[in-house]
Amino acid sequence: MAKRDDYMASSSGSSNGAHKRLLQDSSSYAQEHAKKRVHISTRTEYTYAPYHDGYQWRKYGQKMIRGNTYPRCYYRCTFHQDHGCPATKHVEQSNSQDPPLFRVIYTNEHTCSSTHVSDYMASSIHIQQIADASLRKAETEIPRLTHCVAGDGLIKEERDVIVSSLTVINGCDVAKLDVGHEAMQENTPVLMDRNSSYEAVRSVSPVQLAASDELKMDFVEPPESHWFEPLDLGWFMEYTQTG
DNA sequence: ATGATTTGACCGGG
DNA sequence: CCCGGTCAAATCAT
Repeated sequence: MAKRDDYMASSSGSSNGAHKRLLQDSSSYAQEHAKKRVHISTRTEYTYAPYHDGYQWRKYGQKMIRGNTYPRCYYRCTFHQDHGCPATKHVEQSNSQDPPLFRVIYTNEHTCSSTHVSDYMASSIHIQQIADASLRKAETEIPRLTHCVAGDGLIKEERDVIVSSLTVINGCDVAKLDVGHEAMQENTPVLMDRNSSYEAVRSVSPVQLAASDELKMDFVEPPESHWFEPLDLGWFMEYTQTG
């Protein structure tokens, strides 16, 4: 990958002069409501998987916030233009743990109900993340085993076994679902590879916690044992029972 | 070719 | 004027 600073340094100068503000008529939903002092619904969540919440988001900005260690990323609903969906969210890493915890601030509800993926898809995404996390943990903690016994093919096979096992445990057997099959195949999540962004690779846990304003930086993390027993499914079952 | 991301510039509130 | 939020051209990814 080319260094971004290099090409930005050579290309940023030309376009700036022609920068014009043409959007007076399409000022943002949130801003308009803020002026009118209409209540804007926001909610904050802490999660290890900030990029897989069942909706499709499009990033439109990133900013370092004063006092923060990590940048804040700005997303809006992919269907903001098509359907005028006002939903947005901000994502920022809130600690340096492994895996890192993210704070997600949601603003406005989705009006594009058709874009929410099915419960099956949400579960499927989580399950595959869990499988990947388990294998990564296994690789780092018992490298001898994965090096000597398993080639890439076997790793993939192992992952498939984990996925199918979790799917059954979660009651998400495809055969039982009343979901359009073609749509499901189109949207089948792809296994994250080494090209994925840092955040996407690291955000692997299904643990999702609603956060009150008081929590903020004093958030208490889940027991570490969740991360040191990669193939112990007890924690996952516990999660699915409550979710 | 098309859609998504990156990133410096721009805007407006405090 | 500072800073958070947003824009949009350039660039990347598929």
